[in-house]
Amino acid sequence: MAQRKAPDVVIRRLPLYLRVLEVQDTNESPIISSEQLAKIIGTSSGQVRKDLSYFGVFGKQGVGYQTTLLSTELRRILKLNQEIRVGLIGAGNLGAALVRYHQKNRAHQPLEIVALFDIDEKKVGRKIADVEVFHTDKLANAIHEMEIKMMILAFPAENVQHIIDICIENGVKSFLNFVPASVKVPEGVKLRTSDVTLELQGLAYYT
Amino acid sequence: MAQRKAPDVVIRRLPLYLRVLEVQDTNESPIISSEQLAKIIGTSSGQVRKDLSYFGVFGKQGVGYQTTLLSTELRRILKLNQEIRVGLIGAGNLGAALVRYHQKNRAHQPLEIVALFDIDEKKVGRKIADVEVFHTDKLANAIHEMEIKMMILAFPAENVQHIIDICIENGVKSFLNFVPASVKVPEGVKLRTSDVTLELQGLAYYT
DNA sequence: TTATGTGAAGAGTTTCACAGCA
DNA sequence: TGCTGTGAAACTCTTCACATAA
Repeated sequence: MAQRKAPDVVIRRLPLYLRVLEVQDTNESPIISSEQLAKIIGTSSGQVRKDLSYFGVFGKQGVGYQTTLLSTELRRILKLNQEIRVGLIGAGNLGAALVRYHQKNRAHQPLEIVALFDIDEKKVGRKIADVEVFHTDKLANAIHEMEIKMMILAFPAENVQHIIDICIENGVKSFLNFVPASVKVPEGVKLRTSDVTLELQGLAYYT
Repeated sequence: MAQRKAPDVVIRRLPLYLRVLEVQDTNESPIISSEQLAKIIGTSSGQVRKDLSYFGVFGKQGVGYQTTLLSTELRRILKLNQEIRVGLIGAGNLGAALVRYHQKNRAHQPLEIVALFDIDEKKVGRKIADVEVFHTDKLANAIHEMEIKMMILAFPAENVQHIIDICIENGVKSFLNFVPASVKVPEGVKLRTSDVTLELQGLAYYT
């Protein structure tokens, strides 16, 4: 099945596999089986193998997967073998927490947050966790110049669609959206929304 | 199809519908059609109707849905018509940002964050956005006494499973997890994970 | 003998299209 | 006439089970 177009659900699980592999001590366990991997993340060995089969053949029958080799392959598939320049709009509570968290975490390499944006003049020019805050007016230019390909949205829910449109016009290809509003992106652009309010309300059902 | 068990994907969309309804001015648009609702959130009218049909009959044929009535029904279905007591473990950057965000947002009613927990003695006794910080040692007791049914996890990735187990033993029914680690919950308990690292890595694929 | 890779079956979800009611 | 409610069809995703290779 190698090289058929992988569905989004599969793409979402790859980082999970990657994390398991990179936490493994490669000296102690240079080889891992789909069964071991599955157990750690709480899925089935069949699913692990099926997921990987979308991208090629990485294991040895009767043996398993070489951990370092598989993690290298996963990084290549996910395009995490090259620097990806990320911007973040909204230098408030959440925005600041996200940058700090990001900078602390080695697992985020090679995703690099290169600029923050805010409409508050008082914040412009400051640095948070070594990343400079620019005025949102400069968004279009900055995206171009810094070659920002991914944008994190963490500002209050006004004007979201307009801001997103500017980003897309200037070459942003994917968004991680924390803004609680319904927004649209065209074909070829990916948007994932993480809305705490909606998640909590959904969880209430199971209370 | 009314009263058949609704799948989780459907439950997840209900808060989305609810938000649209509650943003509507009920004087200007006392009635809304599945088509209008669908357009706003970017789905199909068929899906809206199908989703609602799991829970009963709420519309009038040839007319549409009465907005106030439908939002009341959705709140009832989601159990958002009664106070739900929520705890939050981890009073760091992210935890603090989450509480502040939560308190600011009227849409969060009747979900009430009643306690924060942290292992840092220096934080214990303080208040963040009017919510007191307790020591994590007191977790079991506090859950019992305050009748906490939902827990937000926002602490560094150590001991997560152990903490979750304590919560479950004491009656917590659902978790919103921001901890980047693989964890398991038994049947009957709901866990949703929001892992920024995994989301960003997954988005890289579309860059 | 062991664990992968993968068609085929099964389960779950979305879309379709139309009967039926206001 | 207009829009809901809903079976049935279409599609997507997961599980199964086995041929195959180390």
